[in-house]
Amino acid sequence: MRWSVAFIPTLRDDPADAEAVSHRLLVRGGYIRQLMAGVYSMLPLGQRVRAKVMAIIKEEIDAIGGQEFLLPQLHPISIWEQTGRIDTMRDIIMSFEDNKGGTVILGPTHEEIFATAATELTSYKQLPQLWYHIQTKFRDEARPKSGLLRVREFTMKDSYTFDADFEGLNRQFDRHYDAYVRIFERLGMEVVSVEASSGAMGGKESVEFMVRSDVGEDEVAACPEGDYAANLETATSTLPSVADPDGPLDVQRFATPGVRTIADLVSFDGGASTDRQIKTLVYVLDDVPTLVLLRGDHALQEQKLADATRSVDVRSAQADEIKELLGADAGSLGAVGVEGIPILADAQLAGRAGLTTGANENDFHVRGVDIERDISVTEWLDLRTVNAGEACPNCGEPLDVYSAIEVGHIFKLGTFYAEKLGLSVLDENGATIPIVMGSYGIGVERNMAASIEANHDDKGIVWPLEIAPYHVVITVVRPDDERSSDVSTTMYDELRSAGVEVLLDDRMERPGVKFTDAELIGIPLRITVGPRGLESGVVEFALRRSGEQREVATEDAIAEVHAFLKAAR
RNA sequence: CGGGACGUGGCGCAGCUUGGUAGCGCGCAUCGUUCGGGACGAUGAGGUCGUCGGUUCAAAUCCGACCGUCCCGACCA
Repeated sequence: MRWSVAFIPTLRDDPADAEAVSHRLLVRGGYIRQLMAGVYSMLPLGQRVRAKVMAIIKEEIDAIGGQEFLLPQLHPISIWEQTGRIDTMRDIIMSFEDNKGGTVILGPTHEEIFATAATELTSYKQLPQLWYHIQTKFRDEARPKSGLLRVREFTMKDSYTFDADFEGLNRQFDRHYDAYVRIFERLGMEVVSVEASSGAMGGKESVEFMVRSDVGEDEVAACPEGDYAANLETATSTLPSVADPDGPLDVQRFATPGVRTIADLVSFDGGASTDRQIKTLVYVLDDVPTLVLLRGDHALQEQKLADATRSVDVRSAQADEIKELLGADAGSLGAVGVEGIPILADAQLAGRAGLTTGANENDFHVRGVDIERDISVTEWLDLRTVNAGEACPNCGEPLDVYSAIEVGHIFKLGTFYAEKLGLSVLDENGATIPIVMGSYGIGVERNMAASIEANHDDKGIVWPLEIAPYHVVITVVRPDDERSSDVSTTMYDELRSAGVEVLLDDRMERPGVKFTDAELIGIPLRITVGPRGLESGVVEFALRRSGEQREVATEDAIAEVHAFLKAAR
């Protein structure tokens, strides 16, 4: 493409309020433009990159036996009612009424629809299957942010596997895992795979692929030795045990005027250290008020609470609800003697005694609590949030906690959809067996952005060769110089006919403008053609990633480009 | 959904407190001089100041409602 006729509107100013580097660079480089909150137009450069990302994904999924489909974006609400996910995903589902008065959903994901297609499977002989498509998804996120990293309309490659048993599922899952690792490597990213919460997917086990980044919205707890990595939503650690008891062995009620927080009680005369207190939280789980107990210095992980109780709607109780339930305000709450309300306790409290907690009367606490003797715990669960520095559950090294971008997520769904939608085949004995499903997603545009987060410098984007919108840019220093024009045009034609994706910057701009634009948009190789070099029979190669610059004899330039491309692959 | 901010040529912003001719930088067009790391000069195009309503002789400016966008939090494959 000649730059002088291409539509590549680079900008000198950052978009207002853009936090993520990838967002700034994609906008300034003329890759994308925002249309509305969380909705972006792909400009020609952006679409070239997007197409290449999709091609890589397609190659790798085809390589493990995938068959490409294209399922609709418009779904009847009835299928979503059958699986119940119209409720569990209500907040993000976009829907509208069609002209006949029916409710139509803009698909946020396609488990239901692929499962519907899979109802045509009738025999174990047709299994296993690996089906996928690359399709637009709509999710009405309450707060889109960071450019392409969190949007409301995006493209996803989602694949689905159908097997006769869990062994088959495990094989397909492992193949996807390997394919995903290859995909992210080709996109120029270092990923860690972590165990994750399956959230609203209705699955049993899932693995997320994470790229470390300050603009990521997820948090990962990872062992520096590589022995463990998990989303903070599910992460665990090994904690030293606390020696008990330290206080009185019998329950004693005592006045604590003005004490409202864990910290207040630490400094209160006759109080207790944070690890000898019970923190009592009141949550409403799908409309059921529930007490949640944690060690005083531990924080609740709400996702663990939701997962463990299979709750959809998890919220902390309002002040008036708490008062009505326990007769006291937050700060004086406790579970001693409480009956008739589910009490969920974090496992770190098991076996503890000599503890202090609220007395369910403002300005009073109780000490000497033996949790198993004095509190009717309904269920012991892992509910706490892991902190950086705690010991790796596998090797004991201190864990790192850092933020990361979720670039892929793979799920073992099991038979959830088979049961809801009637997916089954006959086995070799003629018996009806449910189909075991897996699902595997990669967000295309998010991966474009994440790749930039991992591949940029202060001048702009540094694309990996495979997804760069063009491999080479020929910068013509003086397009009005006849020899420069001849040499650059000839080189451009030869490279194009050799299949090299090349951009010819023949704009009548000053050289500095063209150099900075080439660096901003991140083309891997720039060839500078100018009168000064041509005088001595050379052009100049400038490598975007290394910054290396060298002179190449004009007649060797084509061969040198091929050598560069070969080496960079 | 709770809290906060913003909305003025293509982009980034000032003007609003104290109502009276809409301004700056970048970009854009033409001409000239320049031009191997974001040039300079001259001339010029381009804006119903988010929308609707109110107050007023007069509203970008004051008041109200609505819409939109962003930020913090909640939520979220």
